[in-house]
Amino acid sequence: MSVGVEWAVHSCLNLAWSEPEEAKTALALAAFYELPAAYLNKQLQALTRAGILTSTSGPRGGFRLARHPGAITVLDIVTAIEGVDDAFRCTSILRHGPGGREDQDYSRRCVISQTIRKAELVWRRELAATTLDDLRAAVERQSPRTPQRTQDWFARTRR
Amino acid sequence: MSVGVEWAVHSCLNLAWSEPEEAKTALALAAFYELPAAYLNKQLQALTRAGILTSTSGPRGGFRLARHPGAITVLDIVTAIEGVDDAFRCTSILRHGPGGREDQDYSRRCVISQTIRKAELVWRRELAATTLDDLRAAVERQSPRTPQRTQDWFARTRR
DNA sequence: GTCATACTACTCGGATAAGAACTGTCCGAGTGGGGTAGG
DNA sequence: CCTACCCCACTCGGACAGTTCTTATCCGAGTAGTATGAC
Repeated sequence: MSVGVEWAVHSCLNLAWSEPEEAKTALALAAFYELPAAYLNKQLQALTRAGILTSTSGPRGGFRLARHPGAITVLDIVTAIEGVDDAFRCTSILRHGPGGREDQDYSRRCVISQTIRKAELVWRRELAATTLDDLRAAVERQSPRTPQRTQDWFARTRR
Repeated sequence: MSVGVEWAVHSCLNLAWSEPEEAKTALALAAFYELPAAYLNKQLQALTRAGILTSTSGPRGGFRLARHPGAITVLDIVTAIEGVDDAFRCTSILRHGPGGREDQDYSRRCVISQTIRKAELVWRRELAATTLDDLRAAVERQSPRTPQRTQDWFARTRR
């Protein structure tokens, strides 16, 4: 899995702690964790294409959450960066085995494919069960001062 | 995930259907699904290093299951090919954020890391719940003639 | 006929390349705001 | 003083390299079986 996933979730969380109408630039979001700005920008673009963020160009532009933090799951972010394809690719090798038929869809029928795809399903379900709001609440339980500190940092940095 | 995982599980299943003391060569296992033999050999080497298979060189050599099919899980095979590392790498970017401490282990403390690693845990647990014996039983329920057909094919091919 | 020996074919194992994906960088298109000049 | 226009700095977006991982291939080390010859 790309490191971009980690960056993306952290950045989305930072966006969740700011005023919804105030956009944050890729440069500011990258500086927060000392990340390469141009590359983080690439990840934010992917999030924008996926409809998780909205972007505006020009002065006072940047990225904002496209919807309420409670409506954005960790799975949304992961699939935005990694793509929607399963990690396991069933190439239907049973087709080329003895007694295999070319016209059969072995990715559905193959027991091995079923097993691994079921595992990916529970993985997906687990990630879909956590929203940005859940993450925010969990962080605030652990470090209550994080929201304020984050807002202060961005306020200081913008000038 | 590598395609090698798919090849490895299918090949292990074929080994489970043969006499335990009879070794199968990488060439034969590859020919069964028309796979590139040298590359499949590489995957079988990984399974051998992981202690899932045993290998013997020379004439009448090849690969055999190192233990009973009921004692080999799908997770064993996946980690043998893919490595034991998690797919998600927490690089502890919180360390470089404001208020971050260099000496803290954020991969344990970070809520985001916890969430994604928990998802990987259930994925792992799911794969660990299925053994080669389970797969064999499931296939035989679906296509009862598969074991016989597989054995016949290898018997015909060896000469 | 039996045994020891050398040879040969076979198989794994790791070293070696080609290709793809991830990681990282750079510059151009478009935008909004502010400055400036005219009324 | 107010307004309209123009210029400029700012930001995203996609095009462009460097590096690592996946995919694929090849040849050498070691082994077991077999043929051969001596006893």
